[in-house]
Amino acid sequence: MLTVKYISRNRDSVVKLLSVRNFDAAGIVDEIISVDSEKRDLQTRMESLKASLNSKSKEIGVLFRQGKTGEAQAAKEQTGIMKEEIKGLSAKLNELEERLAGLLVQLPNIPHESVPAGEGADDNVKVRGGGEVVKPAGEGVPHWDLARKYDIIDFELGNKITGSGFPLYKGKGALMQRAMISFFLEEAIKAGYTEYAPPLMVNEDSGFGTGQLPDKEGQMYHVQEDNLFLIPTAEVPLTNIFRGDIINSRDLPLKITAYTPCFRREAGSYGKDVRGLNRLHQFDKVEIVQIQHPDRSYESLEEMTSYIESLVKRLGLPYRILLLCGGDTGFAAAKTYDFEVFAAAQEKWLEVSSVSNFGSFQAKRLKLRCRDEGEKKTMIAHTLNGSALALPRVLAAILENNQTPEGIRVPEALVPYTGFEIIV
RNA sequence: GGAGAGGUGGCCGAGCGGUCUAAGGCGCACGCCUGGAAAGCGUGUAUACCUCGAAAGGGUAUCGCGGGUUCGAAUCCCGCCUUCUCCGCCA
Repeated sequence: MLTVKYISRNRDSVVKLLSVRNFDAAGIVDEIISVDSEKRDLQTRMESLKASLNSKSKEIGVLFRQGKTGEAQAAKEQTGIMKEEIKGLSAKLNELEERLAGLLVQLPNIPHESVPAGEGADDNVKVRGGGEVVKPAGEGVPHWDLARKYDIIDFELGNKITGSGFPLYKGKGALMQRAMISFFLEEAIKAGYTEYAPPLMVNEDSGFGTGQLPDKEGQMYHVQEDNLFLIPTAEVPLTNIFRGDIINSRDLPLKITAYTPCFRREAGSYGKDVRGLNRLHQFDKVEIVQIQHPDRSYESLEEMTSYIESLVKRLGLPYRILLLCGGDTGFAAAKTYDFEVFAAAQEKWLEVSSVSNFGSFQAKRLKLRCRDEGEKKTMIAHTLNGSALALPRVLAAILENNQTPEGIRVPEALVPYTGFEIIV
């Protein structure tokens, strides 16, 4: 969420920068500015009225204590009119505040100046890549067939138990999951992240804090009876740990990580894209989160990107890093890099990580602030997060790229965690 | 799920209709004292918003959250959340 102050002071540049997203903000921005000025005008009037009511009340108290009940009664009469007027102003003020809040949540984050304009995936910019994109030995079997052949994932049974998009991992398939989780967590800890095991359901406040609510509740499973949401990513509980906090700048950045299952309703999924592990309703992911000083968040974004790159490299997967264009950058993000690995049999790039700097957008909603040593004023902190990594597509790429006539070769980095080198 | 007791500043803790502008203590910061430190003494120590301003200042709100009563609410009433104790259920 952008602050009204920022919008008012930078009206033209806000509109211009949001156009990088193909978002026409002019109407909303102007309405925000006018509603805000009306609101402040009203607030000033109401507060001065309240001030005189408060002092009048104090006088009445003094009169009563002095036993001058007559005078006190007379003074009480005067307060009636003031109270009515305050009531009216306050109702109007509430209405304006709600309108303002409703307008503010409609504005997406302002993209960083380095974000290219563009409408969709085609306009994303490749930053760099690595690894050899080669056709695997043999016929290049897609991972869903390999999963069946080696009996490590059962999609039909998952379907039977729950529904499509809920695979059942079995034997070495389940172990591969566990190995990846351990590997990713251990690496994150080595990189200075503190591990958490957060709740998998969150309340409305948390959903609002990170930007899933309002409007995007469609992507989350909702437990109606308790009004809780299954997390679509660990980003939600992890970032909300710090909701409402004021952090001493010397303690920044806060670096935290967690493994969690993630649940996504993914309303608009169809076709080949959802075959096998490509897109699921439930999947496992290790997430990294940073809370950073506003002056240093873009350094953190690069640092996180390099860290994620190191993971992909160690898995030996061909990868590319994309800088998302304005149109493809998520609502709450200011700048996002996507990581894709190449799945040799499908001959497709699969997104395995997305790392974003949200700037002050989430922190504003979270009331997450920091304060420099010796300063009185607080600043809105910056939040960042990234997948490190999402498991299913990594597994898909490993299966497809590492297939050999003898079996599936396990990446060396994972062997200490799996205890086997090949899936036969 | 049932019964009872609580939720007050960074922390502990008093207050239970009007000098609450929230006592007192701890912690923290600065100053005095000291060769240096401790102790002692003094001063200060929340957040958001509004207004005017270079700053200082002034105003409003916040005692778990949301409503209500009242000229006036930390204090009274209603709803919710949450913590603890006991009971029930349970991996």
